[in-house]
Amino acid sequence: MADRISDAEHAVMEVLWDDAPLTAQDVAERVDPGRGWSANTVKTLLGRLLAKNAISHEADGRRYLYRPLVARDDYVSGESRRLINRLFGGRLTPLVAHLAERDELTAQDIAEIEALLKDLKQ
Amino acid sequence: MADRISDAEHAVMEVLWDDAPLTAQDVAERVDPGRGWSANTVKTLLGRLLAKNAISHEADGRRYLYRPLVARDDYVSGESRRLINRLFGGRLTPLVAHLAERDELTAQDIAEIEALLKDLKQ
DNA sequence: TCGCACTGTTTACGGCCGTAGTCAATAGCG
DNA sequence: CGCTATTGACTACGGCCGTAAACAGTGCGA
Repeated sequence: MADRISDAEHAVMEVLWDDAPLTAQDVAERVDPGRGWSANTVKTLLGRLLAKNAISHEADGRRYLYRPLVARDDYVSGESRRLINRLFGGRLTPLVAHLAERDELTAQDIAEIEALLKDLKQ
Repeated sequence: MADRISDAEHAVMEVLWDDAPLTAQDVAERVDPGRGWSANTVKTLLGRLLAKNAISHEADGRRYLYRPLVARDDYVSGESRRLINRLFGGRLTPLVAHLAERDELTAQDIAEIEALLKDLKQ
């Protein structure tokens, strides 16, 4: 079922995860302006997301209201897993180690994650 | 310059990161058998990677020897950054928190990362 | 020396993606 | 009641991707 969501489609999903249901026009207005999309482009993407069963729509007079079917958390988990499996043998530690080695972690990041993990252990 | 490396191309890169330089035949033999690729497919992918400047080749008599131009670490960093930026506001902590919330971290993961972070702080 | 086997190059082709124009229906305005 | 503005559906099109067959050059064995 749930086909893969493309990059452009993901931008539309973010809008609907933030607030739903919305009309196509609402989505077009709220989608990242950096993309510079025409309203038609957004409508096409909504159509493709419908076909992929990533969103649903219900009639509201002459227009439709769109809402997400896949939860953001599920999408995020899927994408994260995919990356971690593909590049780090499925384990999180090597990812953290990699970023650390490349100095991509700030002292604040480290402190935050430590606190988080401590919490996890109770 | 460095164009985006596709998924299938990445499988070829992994072979060359593991050992280089290699002939096209070597690559075809070592690439993940799960893909079930014909030798021709591998040759096409090598050609595309050349066009993208992700690998180089040097003549070796009748054939070429291929070797990576982009370092695995650079590729891995780029992909990781892309995901973290796209889904977690550019910060690693929310990614860890997300996986933790979804019970995707084992006790071992947690211990490993804690040890890693402790080390980082001296 | 001749043909074959091997290697790289070119071409193919359906599918998804990004981007958007065109078409058809229709509801509300004048 | 007829026209226009809105809205969704259909069509388009070039590009990348996955997958691979067809083709062409050439060194080696017979």
